[in-house]
Amino acid sequence: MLRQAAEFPQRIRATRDLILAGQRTPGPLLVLDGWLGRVQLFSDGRRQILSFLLPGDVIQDAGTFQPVAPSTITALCDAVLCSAPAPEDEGPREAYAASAALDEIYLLRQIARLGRMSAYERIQDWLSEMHERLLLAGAAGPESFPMPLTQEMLADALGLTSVHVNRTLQAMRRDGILEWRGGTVRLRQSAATNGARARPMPEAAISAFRKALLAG
Amino acid sequence: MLRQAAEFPQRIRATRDLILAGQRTPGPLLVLDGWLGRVQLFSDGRRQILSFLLPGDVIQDAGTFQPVAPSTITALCDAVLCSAPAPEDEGPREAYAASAALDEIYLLRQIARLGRMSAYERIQDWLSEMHERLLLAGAAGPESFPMPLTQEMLADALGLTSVHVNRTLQAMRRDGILEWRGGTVRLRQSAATNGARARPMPEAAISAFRKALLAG
DNA sequence: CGAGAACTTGAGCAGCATCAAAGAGAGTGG
DNA sequence: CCACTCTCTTTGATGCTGCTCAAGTTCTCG
Repeated sequence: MLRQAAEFPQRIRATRDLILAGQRTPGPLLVLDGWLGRVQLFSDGRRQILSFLLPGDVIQDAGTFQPVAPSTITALCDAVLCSAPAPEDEGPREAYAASAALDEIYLLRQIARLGRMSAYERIQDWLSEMHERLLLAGAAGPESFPMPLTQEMLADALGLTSVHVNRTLQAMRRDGILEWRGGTVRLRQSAATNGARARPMPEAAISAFRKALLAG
Repeated sequence: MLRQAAEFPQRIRATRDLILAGQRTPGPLLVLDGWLGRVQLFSDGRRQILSFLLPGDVIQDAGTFQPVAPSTITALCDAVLCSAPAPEDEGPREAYAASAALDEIYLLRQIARLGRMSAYERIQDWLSEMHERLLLAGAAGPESFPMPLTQEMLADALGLTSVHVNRTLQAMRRDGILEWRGGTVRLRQSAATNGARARPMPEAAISAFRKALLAG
């Protein structure tokens, strides 16, 4: 089914909105390539990226009930999507539930990150998460992964300014735990580094689904 | 069905954990009284309250799929729960989906709050949200609402220190927009105050469900 | 080669944290 | 009814983290 759906890819250019908050939601979509973000705009210009949608992620909006989209979804770089099979069918239903469960975990992690981590920790933790997720989707190597975002987007996701993100990245490079050149990131886990988190991750149970979904 | 389930209330005392992250989830629960919080603890003692569970809220964990709880749930004050009807039944299914949709909206709002609002704005916005939610649940008056939390809990939810929460609350009192005495809050919406947010709220479509759920 | 976007750098400041200690309630037991 | 204790709130002094403003510098791409 997935292979069939992928026959009709839909392209979207960077900075374009895919879905506007408050609009009726379209059917479920699958991200084939590129990164999108759920975004909240403030009337004074502030912007918060709420979560990321990476290749392999499904856009479904909460249990397929959602009458309207709870947030705007923007393409953070050029991206390719296709429509995903209807959740009514028996097979995919479990997959959708698993995907929703994962999404929730990432939202909770984002809250803990913004609420209780320093800038340095936020960037580290966020890069780790992106790497994990891309690995699950088969879109990253074990040592490095693609990073199509600008430092300003990173700032909008992590509740910082781009200036401070820049300085913090430099500190990480100086500490020898980060390389970021030409859209590719290599992050070393400085062992002592991440003692702060005690993360609940039912990933083992769930990753199987993601892989199946992506096999197509 | 709800009335029947409520025949067997389960009490839990403040500071006790109801569910531990990583544990198997029990069946869905309904909060009858008291406030609970989904909590993330850091190994160095930092704590982040990820979200709140108020009277009328359902604890179901993401589309009823979740194999294990994604976060610890703690009673923030003495609380009363009962088990909720199984989501397999045809009637409640839609109600569960609506509840999950609402939960997601509150998580997204919490992210925007932590990422891009000042301490003053966070407290204002959070108090507004609690008032709205309690109104939906019929657990608040139009002008004021009960607030059983300490300033330190508020700090843990909003990514601040209790000292700074205290000072900010005093500023709000000085500005005449807040009264908080004896566990009751009265918040004046200083019109100019909330221009910053452009919130997506499919509440109209959803509140009906909450009311129905609570009628019992 | 020019122009825009992205990244860097510096100086100065503000918001919020930290540390420490002093009130103010609220419940308990004598 | 009054210590007593515990938790919660309040206050002060001080300093770090991250923001603001402003100006380069490098990169990308047509």
